[in-house]
Amino acid sequence: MITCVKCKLSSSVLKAGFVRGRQRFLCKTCDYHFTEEKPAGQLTERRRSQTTIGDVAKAVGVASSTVSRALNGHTDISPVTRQAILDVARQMDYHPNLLAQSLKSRETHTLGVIIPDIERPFFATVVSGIQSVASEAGYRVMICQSKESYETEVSNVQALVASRVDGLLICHSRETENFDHVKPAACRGVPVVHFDRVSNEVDSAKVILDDWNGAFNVTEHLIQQGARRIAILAGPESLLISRNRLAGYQHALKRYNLPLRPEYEVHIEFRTEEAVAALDKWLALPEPPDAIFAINYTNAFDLLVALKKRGLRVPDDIAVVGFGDEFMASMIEPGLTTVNLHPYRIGQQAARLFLEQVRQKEDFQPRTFVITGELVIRGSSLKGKGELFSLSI
Amino acid sequence: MITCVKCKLSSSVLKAGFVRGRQRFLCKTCDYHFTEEKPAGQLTERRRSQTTIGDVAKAVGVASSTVSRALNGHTDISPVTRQAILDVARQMDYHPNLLAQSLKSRETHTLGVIIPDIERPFFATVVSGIQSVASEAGYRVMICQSKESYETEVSNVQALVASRVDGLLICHSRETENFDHVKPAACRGVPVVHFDRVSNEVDSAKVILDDWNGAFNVTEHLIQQGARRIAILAGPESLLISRNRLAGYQHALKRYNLPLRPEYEVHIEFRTEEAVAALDKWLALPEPPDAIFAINYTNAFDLLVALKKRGLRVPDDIAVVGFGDEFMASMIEPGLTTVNLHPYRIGQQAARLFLEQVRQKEDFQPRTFVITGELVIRGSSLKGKGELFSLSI
DNA sequence: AACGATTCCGGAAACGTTACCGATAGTTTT
DNA sequence: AAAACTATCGGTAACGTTTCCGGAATCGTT
Repeated sequence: MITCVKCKLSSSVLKAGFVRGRQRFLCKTCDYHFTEEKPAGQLTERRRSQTTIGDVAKAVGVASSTVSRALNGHTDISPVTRQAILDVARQMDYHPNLLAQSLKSRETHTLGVIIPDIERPFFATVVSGIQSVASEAGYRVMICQSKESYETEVSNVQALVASRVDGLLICHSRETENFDHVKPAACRGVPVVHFDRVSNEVDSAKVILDDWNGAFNVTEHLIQQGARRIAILAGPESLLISRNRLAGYQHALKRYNLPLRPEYEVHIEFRTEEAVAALDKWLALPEPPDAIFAINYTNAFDLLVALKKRGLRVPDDIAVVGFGDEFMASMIEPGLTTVNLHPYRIGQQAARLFLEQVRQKEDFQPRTFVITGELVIRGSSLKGKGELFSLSI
Repeated sequence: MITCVKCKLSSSVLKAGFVRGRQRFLCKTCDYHFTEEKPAGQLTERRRSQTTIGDVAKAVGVASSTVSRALNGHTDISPVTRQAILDVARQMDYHPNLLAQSLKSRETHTLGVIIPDIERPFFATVVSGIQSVASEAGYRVMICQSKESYETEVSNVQALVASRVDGLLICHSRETENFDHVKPAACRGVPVVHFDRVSNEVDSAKVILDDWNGAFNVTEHLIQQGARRIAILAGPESLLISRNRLAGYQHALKRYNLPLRPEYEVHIEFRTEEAVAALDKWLALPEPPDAIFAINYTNAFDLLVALKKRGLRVPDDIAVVGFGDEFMASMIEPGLTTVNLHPYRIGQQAARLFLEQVRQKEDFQPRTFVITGELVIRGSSLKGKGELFSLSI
């Protein structure tokens, strides 16, 4: 027999349909609807929850707002109460719920980082640099990989923004040509810092590396080692870094009155076969190069291997220089002369620019930070024998 | 003249002290306290907030619970209302607040990963594997580096647990000997998956690699190439992987009736100088080795460089094999024979074990997954000339 | 008609925290 | 001793969701 939960009468109770699998009733006298008790097969499934600020408050016998004040070092609290709360909190193993705090404060203390590929040493080191600065400042880091896909990059940005990261540090994918997804409107106010592959379409803080100067320096070094016929293994012409490095190379040649030979400039997509093919083309020339500048470190290794197979000596027959990746360059013999791009510093600087932006808020003026690479000379370019080349200007 | 905010009288208003820099008043007739208006120098600082579910509800003219139902594909809603809400939501650029959702649902859809160092190719690839599976399942990944420090590792665990990650994937630091911080009590119910460097103290899911078999295979390969005097450059005896790889090496020798020579077993801390010193010690022996197994890929490269400098040919004079790091091993000439540890698979498997644990909840039985390395034969061990060695058992 | 079923929607209570503001009791000033 | 002040503390409303559950309208069935 069903009784109304209000008037306790059972006489005027009518059935009133089903809702979510349970019988509903209507008491005519009370004009009140209600449903039958829950099946409650298993006993109430205790909420296996953490101790909250309320639990501590109850234990101490104060209001939760007081506990909050005690925990956050607020002023409006007496030393004795504070200490009592702190003791109980520790004893109850209380830990604040960062989610609730973030919901309230609108800050997650989390940084989103988007890179093409974490497996590339350059980016791994950048991430490491970012993390060193970020964790110092109390920020956690969430990492996404675009895998050089524009679509993935966009969805990464959206996911990070949806997670309410406090900032977005991004290096665009190779595919990316549209930058709407990192504009303020799309990011809903989340500060964005670009590094390495940047976009001038967006008015954001940027950290870039000085490709032009790096390429100039490494080319100049080859010239000073006695090289006169310097070839360059450049990347896709669409890539900004490729254009800049080529320009630096060309400028060095001009500076030292060496001719720019079109047959010495080859653009590839960084594939090994392409690098080897370019080398063979060069070797077949009436005047083969006596030095090669590979703007990508992988291709530099490709060249070293191919040269060895063809019985040519490095650097005596042909010197080789690369760009980036310190570790691997130092591990082989002869060591590969490269430009250290300081990826760790790039990461650190990007994170610092973010922190600056957070602290200055609207006053922040986006600025671009240039990291200059450092020429690291190793065996692959040290001709040694070479007559010293004197500046002829 | 101050008037009471309730009775509008100014006669019975008394001053009543200062609070947080503002004058307080007390109306005697109302017995009501109040403070003077806020300085309000700047106009109310509009809360630069996102559109919420409430905003959409207001715009459509329904309750926020209805909007929630529409957005989440709930049943209790009419198609027309749902569509109207969806349209307005899109138009108002509504995005759900994941923080609020997480607070409610107690799920963050975030995975915490702790590794010693992201710059090491092995770990970078593991992370990549983790991410591939995680993002497929809708999880974001938060990465921390312990930098081989126990303290940092502990604080990383605490930070991730405090962020309410749904799971913790960890590879312990080299220093770690106490594992209390990854026990269920310390992690407050967050599922933990170990990979690579695991602890048997904790009853958790694990992914380990079969060091023993890998070492056995690579040693067997050397024997089959005709090597008879095989030295091993092992790591610290305290390290589990070092002991396992040594055991696999020893077993292979025994299996093929080769003597275990103590002078051929050297333990180092993976430093380059140590590797070179070990090599020189071996070369000075009356019977120097004809093959060396370096259990760490870095040391394998050290050996290659040192051998080259000493005018010895690889593999003809001495064969060299390493362990791990596919990329670099394949880049050099001769290529380095190694065991591919499949770090990507390790990461994938760790993430899968986590997902399994989440889905099965209490029913989950922790289990250990063993990833077997794959022998990748390259030039550094292919003696070629060697008479074929026939199994003599 | 009277009862029952179905459908759809609103209100309110969580989730855990912090900020605001009013309310006391006790202390000092006039 | 009234008036003014200080030091503490409690209550409540947010933050943005989701989940209950009751209310009301509509439709079908005896």
